This record gives sequence, structure tokens and C-alpha cells, in this order.
Amino acid sequence: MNSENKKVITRFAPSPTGKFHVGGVRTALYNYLYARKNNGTFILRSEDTDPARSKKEYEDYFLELFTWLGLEYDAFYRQSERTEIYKKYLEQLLVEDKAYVSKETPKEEGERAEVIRFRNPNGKVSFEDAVLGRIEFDTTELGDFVIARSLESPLYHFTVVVDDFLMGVTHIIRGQEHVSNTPRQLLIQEALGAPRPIYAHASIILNEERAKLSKRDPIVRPALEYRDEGYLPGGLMNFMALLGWNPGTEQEIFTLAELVQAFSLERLQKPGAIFNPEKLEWINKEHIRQLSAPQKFSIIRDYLSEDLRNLPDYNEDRLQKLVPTLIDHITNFGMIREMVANGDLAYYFSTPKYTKEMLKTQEFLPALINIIEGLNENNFTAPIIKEAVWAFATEKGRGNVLWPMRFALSGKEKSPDPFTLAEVLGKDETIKRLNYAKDL
RNA sequence: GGCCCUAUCGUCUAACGGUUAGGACGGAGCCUUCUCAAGGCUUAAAUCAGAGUUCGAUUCUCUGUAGGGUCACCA
Repeated sequence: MNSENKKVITRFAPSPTGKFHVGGVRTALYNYLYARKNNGTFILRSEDTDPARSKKEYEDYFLELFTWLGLEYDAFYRQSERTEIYKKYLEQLLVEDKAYVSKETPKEEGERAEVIRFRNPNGKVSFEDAVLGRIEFDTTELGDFVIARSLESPLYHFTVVVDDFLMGVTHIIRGQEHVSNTPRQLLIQEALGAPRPIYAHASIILNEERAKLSKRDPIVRPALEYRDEGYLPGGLMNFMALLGWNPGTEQEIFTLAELVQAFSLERLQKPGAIFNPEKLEWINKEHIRQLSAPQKFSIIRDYLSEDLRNLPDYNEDRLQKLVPTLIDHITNFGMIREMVANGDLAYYFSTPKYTKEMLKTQEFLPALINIIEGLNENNFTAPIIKEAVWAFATEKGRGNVLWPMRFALSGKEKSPDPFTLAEVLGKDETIKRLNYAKDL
């Protein structure tokens, strides 16, 4: 229909009127992916034309979010700094009588006695949506809608159209809640003589009640909270990408770069998609696993508490050995914090306290200690320890040997297996704790 | 209510008009196992309803039903 051969330019245009919610991450991502996929340009634009609701801190919020996500934009605009530009086009429409100054009776506080209304030609408009197909509207019901409070105070529908026009935006990818806004914007475009971009209205993201995500939903917290809870940006984006889009293959785990390669407008879904937190957990876990060992280590260390670090036996060699075990137990790094709070980590760095009854039996501890004494401390790994202890444990009843061993090392009803514990603790510490248990 | 959109397992989804309707998450079971996880294997689970078109409808058309979005001097 148009812009087919032009360089692709997409934009994401949040309004700094609140903390950016996760739902928006998907729209931002799709615009980013499509631009990158086509070697195009991705623009970030702050739609801060409402002085009453826009706040700098909210702009900072989504800027910080973009940094965390690693979504690089090629240009950044602030609509509040473009008043003169809008004014010029407003005047043009006024001169051409495509808009007019209208006398009003203010109904609410802050309303003006005079606004600028668009002269609606009252016809039918239709457009070809990349995901929804042909959509037709009768614009009569829209009336002569307001496009500006005054020459210096333009409203959303107007600024969006002017900016998309001036910035050369070729593809508008946004949520389906915007389809009913499209006719107004089409009308303004025509009045301005602006080319029509391609629209792609992605499915709505729903909560468990099948309603659009709103601020009150516990899962749609401000996007940065996902960072604070220990989700990886790649994991979050991977999950969001799959809400309303699929690659057409059975691949489910993607890096950002892979998403860029796989993305296409054609595979955007029509039906609304429910935000499913369990799948996020799984996807995030897969991303955690793909981290390098040093990355895992340093992130885990960041989630440790001061108290834990101050434990008498705290040392990072031991933490290093603990990493694979910890990674196995988490789907996000916030769970490390929980483990610390629940006391599931303290025993690695301080001698556990427990009573002799909890060991169930001390009978086989001396023999067990003997076996472990015989192992080489430089090759003290879980498989080797298991191999050394297994036959003995089987002979005496595994629960009679393994439970006291594990308990002596952890002081916990639940913990990783005793061999893993022993490896992390090292030979000396293991024997020390076993002796303590034996003599209790 | 007007206008607009949508309809495949509980969820995310796949399927040139011809498939035993596939995969994943979650669930269940089994294996492993001193505990808790992880892991491996297995398994249950869906085409909203009714007409029509067609040799043949998940797929196309219509109607119904259900759900959702949107109706600002917000964006």
C-alpha cells in the first residue's frame, strides 16, 4: 500500500505518567525487533504532552528500563520540546479550515473555554492491519474531536500523527487497545497529507481473569520490579515475545539476537494472551542456566545478605563450589534471597546447631569418618565421595548412614545430598562436622 | 449500550481444506533417591454451538453464544 521499499522506522512512544508496566515491554520489544531485523531505525519517544500527569521521574524510569533490557534506540524525542512544531501544523490545519477554534462550556476544572477541534469529514475510513486484516470504521460517530487545548497545547492524537509523519515512521506496532484510535489518526494524517504507515496491532495481554492488564494486577508490576526480583532481561523479553507471537518453529528459548532473526509481523497473534507467570519462571530458569559460571557466581554473590557474608566461615571459594547446586534450585535470583532468609545457606558458612536426637543414629559415624579420611582432599568431589561411601551405606542401611551424614553437614531436614554438601564444604570441614556429630 | 476485535488442551501456541489435531508450561504417574530439588521417561488434557459451501472442514461463509477492547480538553 505504501512504504514497502522505504527503510523501516519504528517507534515506541510511552507516556511518562506512571511506572512503566511489564505489558509495555512487549510492545517496545516488537518495535525494536522489527527495526533491527530490517536494519531499520528504532525511535524512543516520550509522549509527555499532558503537563498535569507527566513526570520526569517516570521518564527516568523507562529510560532505566531500556538500559536494563539492553534495548538500544537510535533516537530519543520528548514531545514537550516540540511544541513549536505542532503549533505550525495546527496553524496549517486552521488556515486550511481542516480544524477550527471552538467555543466550549468547561465541564470540569482545567477545561478551556476555547479548544481546537478537527473538522471531521464524516466518512468511512478503512485500513489494512498487518495482523487483524481489513478494518473499517464509520467516523461520523467521532464527531469533531478535540486535537488541541490551544496552539501551545496539542493533544495525543495530533502529536502522534505529526511525529510519526516527521520522523518517517513506517510501521506502527502497538497493542490492540489502540485500534479504535486509529481512525482519528488516519483522518489527521489525511488532513496533513502525511503518508500512511503500516499498522500492526498486537494482541492484548490479559490477566488471569481475562481482562486487560491493569495497575491493580499483581503480575503486572512496574517492569523494573522484575529486575529487582532477579529475573534476567533476556528471560523476561523471551517470555514477553512469546505472548502473542510465535516463531513458527518449536524453539522456545531465544536470546535477544535470536529473536531479532526470528521475528516477523506475520506471526503476530490476534487473540488476547494471558500472562502466565509459571512459564516466565521456566523461561527465566533456562536463561539462568545459559549464563557463564562467572556470571552465575557474581549475580548470586550480589543477592547474598550482609549477615551471610559476615558468617565465620564465609569464603568465596566455597561459594564458588556452591553455585551449580544453587542454580539448580532457582528460577530467579530473588530466590537466593529467600534461601538466605530461610536459613538454607547459612550452614555452608557456619557450623550447624542441632541436637543429637536429630541425627537419628550416631552408630556408623566413626566408620564413615574413616572412609572419608581415606579420600584425597585434592580430588574431593561428590561422585568420588559417593563412590567411596555407597557400598558401606547400602550395607548398613542407607538411611542409617546418609541421613546422619547429611544432617551433620547441614543441620537441616531438607538440603542437597550429603555428597554435594561434602564437596562444597571440603574434606577438612566435612570431617570436622562429622566428628562433632559423633561426639555429640 | 454504540462501534471494533477475538474464539484449538487449564495456559502459551502449531497444523497448503485431507494429521492418530503437534509442541511447550503447569498437572499426574514412574524412575532416581537418606531429605528437598534437579534430571530422565510416561501420561491425562482442546478445535464454543448450529447451519451452510465442499467428496472432505480446526481451517471458508452466515447466525448464535461467550469473552475482550474502546467510547476525554489522558495517552
